[in-house]
Amino acid sequence: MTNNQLARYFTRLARIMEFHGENFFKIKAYEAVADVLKKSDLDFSGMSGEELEKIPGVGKAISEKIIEIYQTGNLKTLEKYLALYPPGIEDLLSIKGLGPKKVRQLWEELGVCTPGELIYACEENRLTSLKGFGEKTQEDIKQKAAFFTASKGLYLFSSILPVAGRFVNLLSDHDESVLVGDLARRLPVVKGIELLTTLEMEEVRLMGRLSADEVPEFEGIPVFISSCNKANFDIEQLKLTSSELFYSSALDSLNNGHMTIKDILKKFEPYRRENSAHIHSKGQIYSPVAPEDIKGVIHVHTTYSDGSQSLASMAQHCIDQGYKYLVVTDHSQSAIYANGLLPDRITDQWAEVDLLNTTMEDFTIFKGIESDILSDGTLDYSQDLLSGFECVIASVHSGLKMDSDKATERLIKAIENPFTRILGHPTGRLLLARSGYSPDMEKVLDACAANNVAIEINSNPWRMDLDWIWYEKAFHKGLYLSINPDAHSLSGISDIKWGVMVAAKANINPDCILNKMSAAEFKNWLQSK
DNA sequence: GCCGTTTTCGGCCCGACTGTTTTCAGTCG
Repeated sequence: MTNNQLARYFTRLARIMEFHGENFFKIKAYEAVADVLKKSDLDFSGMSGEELEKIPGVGKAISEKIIEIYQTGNLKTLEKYLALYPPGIEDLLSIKGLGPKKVRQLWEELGVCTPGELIYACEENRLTSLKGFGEKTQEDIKQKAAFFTASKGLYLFSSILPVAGRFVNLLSDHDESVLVGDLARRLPVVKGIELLTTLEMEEVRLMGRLSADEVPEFEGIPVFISSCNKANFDIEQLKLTSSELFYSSALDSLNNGHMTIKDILKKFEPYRRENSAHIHSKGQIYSPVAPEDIKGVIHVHTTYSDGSQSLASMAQHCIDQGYKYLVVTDHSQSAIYANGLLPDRITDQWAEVDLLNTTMEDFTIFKGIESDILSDGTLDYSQDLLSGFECVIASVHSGLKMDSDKATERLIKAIENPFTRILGHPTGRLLLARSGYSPDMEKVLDACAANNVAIEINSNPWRMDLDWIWYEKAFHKGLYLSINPDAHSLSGISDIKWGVMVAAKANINPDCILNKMSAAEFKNWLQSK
């Protein structure tokens, strides 16, 4: 069980207890501990109650619950609360924009128990009859409920890839089995494990230890199996791992005799089977950026704001991992929920950075900040204070309900701020949770190019913001792309690998990856503006 | 439910935003 999975019990417990109307601070305690568990790098399995109680936010009651979860895979308190309400209530509560009060109203006054019923009730215009609900609220809820329904049964790429690896290992003696579909293409959200095989369905079931459901499962993840004979294996593989565009271009090339199918499969890895242009053009095909190319860790949070680790231990971990520099970017003052830095605490952090920099050999910490982009596009500190940072990442965190024009204007204003060096997670999306907003990316990238601002490839699996499709455009506009972990813990730093994997989808020169630079080169770049 | 202590109780983050109101409730980050 991962710490995230462990934390989820407490998040769910907090949510259903809030709906039940339990004591506010009890709920806060569960929410707080979920946050601690998620960000922790410790392995809690097998810890004694005494050891667990040393963790901040964990007392006697919660330590017992953690042990219960590990021992039984269950949490009785959670089951008790869930049993009081229709099963769909939990789904309703996890729809963004719907809190406990509204869900209770919908349930008690309209009898709505599931997201599907909710969408229907919106279409019937029934929400507007409730006190406190208007047309805008109804439309907003309808959209978010639809997003929730569409996301249900989908998984993050990062959570499925390790499972798929274990599954394929079980079939490893049979090289006529291969992963296909969205997972093979490294799309950030996938429907499960997709397999192409020359084996019989029953053989796969047996060897892969699959459940006997209609859609079989491996470790709880749905497995979609396509079978074919050996003669068709290559062409089927190409078809099931390519975008429509790539596949039709590949067929053209095959028909023209320009390439054989073996050539195509060899030359284009599944994650590169996206753009038709590459097959046709005589232009350069770049080798993908590799994990070991990344020299610096940019965009990291510490205990100064909402990270779980001190600046010193984050730096030490980067050193241990072979990185050469770190750009610490805690939250800015508006992010009160995340303990954002007030001016006096910035001074404290700078002093610590200076001190640490004198003690570490061949490693540099740069003074950065993740400054909120406020609704009007200004950054979160005075220009005077901003000028003291070596690297300002500007990101949006709130006010994401904006039309495209306003969002574009807001981002461009932030990009034009003379102290902005990197634009962080531009859409603000959280995969499977909220869609974020839709600025005109073409214009945003142009503004970055005009202002010597790099663009972030946010590698947090929940964000993966921007979509890979924009990397190539950014590259051709001459931008630097920065593969950033947005880490809040030691293990969060390893999220860089997801960014690297997705960046490889685009045909870009790895030299445009900002943190491929050495510390000295990076420092020069910072000072180039 | 946790934590710190003026140590076994009392306090616990709060401002912005939105859409609904006509002064505020709900939700979010």
